[in-house]
Amino acid sequence: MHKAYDELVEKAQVGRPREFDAEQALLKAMRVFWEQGYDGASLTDLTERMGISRKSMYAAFGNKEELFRKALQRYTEIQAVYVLEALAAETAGEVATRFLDGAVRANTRPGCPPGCLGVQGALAVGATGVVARDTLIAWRALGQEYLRDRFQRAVDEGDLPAGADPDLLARYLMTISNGISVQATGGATEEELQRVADVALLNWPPA
Amino acid sequence: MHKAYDELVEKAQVGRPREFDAEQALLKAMRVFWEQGYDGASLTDLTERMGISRKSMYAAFGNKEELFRKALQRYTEIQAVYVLEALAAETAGEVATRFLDGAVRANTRPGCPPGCLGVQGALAVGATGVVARDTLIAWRALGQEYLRDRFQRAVDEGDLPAGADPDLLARYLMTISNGISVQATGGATEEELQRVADVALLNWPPA
DNA sequence: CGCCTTGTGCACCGATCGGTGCACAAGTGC
DNA sequence: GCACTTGTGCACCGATCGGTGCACAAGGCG
Repeated sequence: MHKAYDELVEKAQVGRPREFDAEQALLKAMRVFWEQGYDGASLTDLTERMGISRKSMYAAFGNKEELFRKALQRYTEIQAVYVLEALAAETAGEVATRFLDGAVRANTRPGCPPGCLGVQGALAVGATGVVARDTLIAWRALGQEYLRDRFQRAVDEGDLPAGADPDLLARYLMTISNGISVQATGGATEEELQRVADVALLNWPPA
Repeated sequence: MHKAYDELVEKAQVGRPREFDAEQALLKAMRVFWEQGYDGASLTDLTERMGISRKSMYAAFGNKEELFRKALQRYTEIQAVYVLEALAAETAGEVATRFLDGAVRANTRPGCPPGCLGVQGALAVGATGVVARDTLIAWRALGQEYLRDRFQRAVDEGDLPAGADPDLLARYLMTISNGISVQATGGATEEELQRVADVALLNWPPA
C-alpha cells in the first residue's frame, strides 16, 4: 500500500544507520496525535511512545510540526483510505453510502482511538497550534473537494439529476462525517452511528 | 436572562471590594476558551483578555478548570439558548428545525468565534485537559438527552409515529449539529450551513 | 587501520506552563 | 482613629514546553 519511510527518503547510506524503525515510530506518533491532538501531545509523550530519544526524532522527522504532517499523511493512507475507495464507486449514491459507512467504521475502529485525527487533531488551539489547525482545515476541505468533484461528474454524466448541487451534497456528507467524529469521541458506538448514517441517506439524492 | 456573577455568589460585603466586573471578565474568558480551546488558552492569554491579574482571577474564579466550567455555563446561557428555545416548540418537526437553524446561526455568529465551544473546547487533549474534555462530553450528551426526551414525549403524544426512535432522532440531529461546528471552524458560511441543515430535514421524521 | 558521516544518549537551553507568597492597598464595622 | 477582611500587583515557584550542544558510538569506504 505504501512504502516504508526509509525507502521514501532515498539517501546514500553513509554514516551510522539508525537503530529504530522509522515507519513504526511514525505510526506510534500518529496514534498519540490521534488521541491527544497536536497541542495535547508533548514531545515527551511522543518520543516515549515512539521508543526513541528526542534527538533521534528530530533527526528523523525534523520537528513537531513536520512529524504531525507526516503522521497525518500516514493517517490518510491507512485510516482514511475509505474516502478514496468510496469515490471510486459506480454511482453517486454508492459513493455517499460508502463514504458515510466508511466514516462510521473508521471512527469506531476497535483498538484505535475514537474519532478522526483530521477533526480532533487541532480544532481550537493556541498560538503554537495554528499551523496544525490550518493544515487540518485544508485536509478536510480537500476531502470535501474530492466529493464535490465526484458529484459534479455524476451530474455531468446524468447519474445525478441536473438540478443537484454537488457542492451542497459534498458539504452535507462531510458535515455528517465530521459530526460522526465528534460523536465517536463522546463514546457513540458503531451501531449507533451506523443508524445515523443510514438515516442521513434515507432520502438520496436530497432534493 | 441571567444574574451577574457578583449576585450569584452572595457573600457579606466585607473587606476591599474588587475593582473589576467579574461578569465581564468571565465573558472575556469564555471567548478565549471558545477561540483557543481549554488547553490552548493559557493563563496569560486569559488574564490579559480579562484585563485582570492572575491573582485576581484565582481569587474570583478558583482555578483554570473552574473558570472553564463557569465560562461554559455562561456559554450555555448566552450562546446555546437556542437549544432550550427549540425544545419548547410545539411539534417535534419544529423542534428539529429550530434546533438545527439555531445551531447554524450560533456557529456562524458575526463577531463571535466560529464553531461551538462545547465541541472544539476540548476534543482531543493531553493529560492536563481530560477534565475539560469529559466536561464537554457530558455537556454534549446532556443536550442530546434533552432532545431525546422531547422526542419521546412526541411519540407518547402521537406527534411522532409510534415506530419513531427518539434516541436515534436525537443523535441524528446532534451529529449534524456537531458537524456544523466543525464546518464553521473550517470557514463555512451561514448560508452554506443553512442549506445543509435544510437538506438534513427534507425528510422528517426520517423513517 | 583511520577517516568521514551520521545516529544516539544525556544534559541542558530559554521560554512558558499553571499556580502562589507576600507586602500592601482599600474597603467595612467599631 | 483602630482592627479586620479581602483585593491587587509583582515577583517567584517547580514543572514542563519545544528544541539543542556535545561527546561518543557505529557503520561505510579508502
